[in-house]
Amino acid sequence: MHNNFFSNQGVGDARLLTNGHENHQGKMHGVTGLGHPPYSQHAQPHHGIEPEYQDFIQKDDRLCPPQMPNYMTQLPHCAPMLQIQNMPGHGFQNTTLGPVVQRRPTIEDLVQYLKSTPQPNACNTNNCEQPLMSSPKPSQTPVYENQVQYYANQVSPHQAASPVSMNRPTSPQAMIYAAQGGQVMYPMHHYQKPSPATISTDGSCTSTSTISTAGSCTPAARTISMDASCTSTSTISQVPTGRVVSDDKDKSSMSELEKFAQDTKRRRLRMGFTQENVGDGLGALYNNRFSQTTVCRFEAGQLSLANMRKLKPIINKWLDEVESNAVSRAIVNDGEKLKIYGKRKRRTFIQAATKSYLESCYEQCPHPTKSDIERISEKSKLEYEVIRIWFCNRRQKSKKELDKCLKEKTVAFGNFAQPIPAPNTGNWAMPSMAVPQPWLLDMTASNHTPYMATNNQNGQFIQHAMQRMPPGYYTQ
DNA sequence: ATGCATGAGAG
DNA sequence: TCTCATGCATA
Repeated sequence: MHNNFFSNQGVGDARLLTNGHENHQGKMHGVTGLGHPPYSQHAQPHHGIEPEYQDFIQKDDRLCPPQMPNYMTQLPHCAPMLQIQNMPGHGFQNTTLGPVVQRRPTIEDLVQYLKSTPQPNACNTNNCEQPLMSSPKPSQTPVYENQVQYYANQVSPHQAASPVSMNRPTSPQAMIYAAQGGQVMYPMHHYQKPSPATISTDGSCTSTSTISTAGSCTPAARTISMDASCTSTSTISQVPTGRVVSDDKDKSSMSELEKFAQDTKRRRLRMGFTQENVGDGLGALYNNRFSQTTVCRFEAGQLSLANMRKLKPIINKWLDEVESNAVSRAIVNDGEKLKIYGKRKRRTFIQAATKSYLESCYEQCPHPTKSDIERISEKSKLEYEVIRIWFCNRRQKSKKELDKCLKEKTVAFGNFAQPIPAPNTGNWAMPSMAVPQPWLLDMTASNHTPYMATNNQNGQFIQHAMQRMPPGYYTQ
């Protein structure tokens, strides 16, 4: 919607982050008008929310004014994300409008950012290395796909090692910073050496390492290299099973995978096979059956990167086989007998109205607590488990959207090492910044005082929220 | 093609 | 408990 989504311009105005969000019904909801005074006590109507849910939302509005980013403020259990310390020269600063309330960026934020900002493709040098800059400066450097991806993997507070995200390479702040175009540099020990298997030696990228030492700057600092063409074409000789960590396996970039996926479809159709046939065929030949769903998602590039990488060699092998062997081609359907039918809960039909309500809840808080789910369950007249699963699936959907977005927007992938989260020390250590994660807090607990926004200076505001954090949440 | 559901693995 | 890979059922 706007290119300054995460830019300095307008930062500090948290409202920018919520305007214009469109739900899946195509209706606008939760739009917070810029004309309203900050932290108004008046509940705003929620357009796009069905009448039966209006009072519920409005009631929550009293606790969490709509001017705040709505998904963290409109429910009392969603405590505000506070900006404790600004990133030097960047990030989010206070304005005269009142305390800055910064929420932790979600996958949706990243998606929106990536959609709103064209990212240049760039490999400035022949050896896939970026020049090291002496100080972090915003520039037109591309988003580092694997950093964003890495962040995406870190989004769940339940997956994080600590409930506090420090301002370090993997923090949301660093991600946004990178997304803004800043060169993100970290101490050497933040990088793992790429394993030999990850080194690409294709013609366009002669470098044997994707991490380079920069001579002109602090020796300890290194920069991430990137190059769209610097992707390995190695394939897996062995069919992987189970989870695949994107390491030592197929290193195809998203664009390569997408190309292969489209190719798969072409090859399949040329032989007159259905997606089901492919799945069955994998079962027949390799005792490794997949459903039509999975084949479909593969062809559409709707699986996770790791998942795509995992399936690529298997499917490739099968295609090669059936293309060259009439006998193999003939036994495709034998794989069908490998189908496993278990007793399965009848699929719940969720009404459109309820869905839009759930969407609004998700927008407010993607990780509802137990009591949240109970509440939502009660309100929506759906089982607890149905709600829980719905949120799980919704999160998965978001991740897929992010993957898709990254696929379109970013450059080289996977050929450089992942940042290691800790320790964050040394010359290039990022300043620490405590970032409460609102959905960790169960503000519906009996001993909590309902969150009330204030117009005071941020000190009071922050303290108010900080008091809610368990000991050890804040470090300096 | 996609929504709800399952189960394995990890924290 | 969550995520992730996966699939039945259905739009």
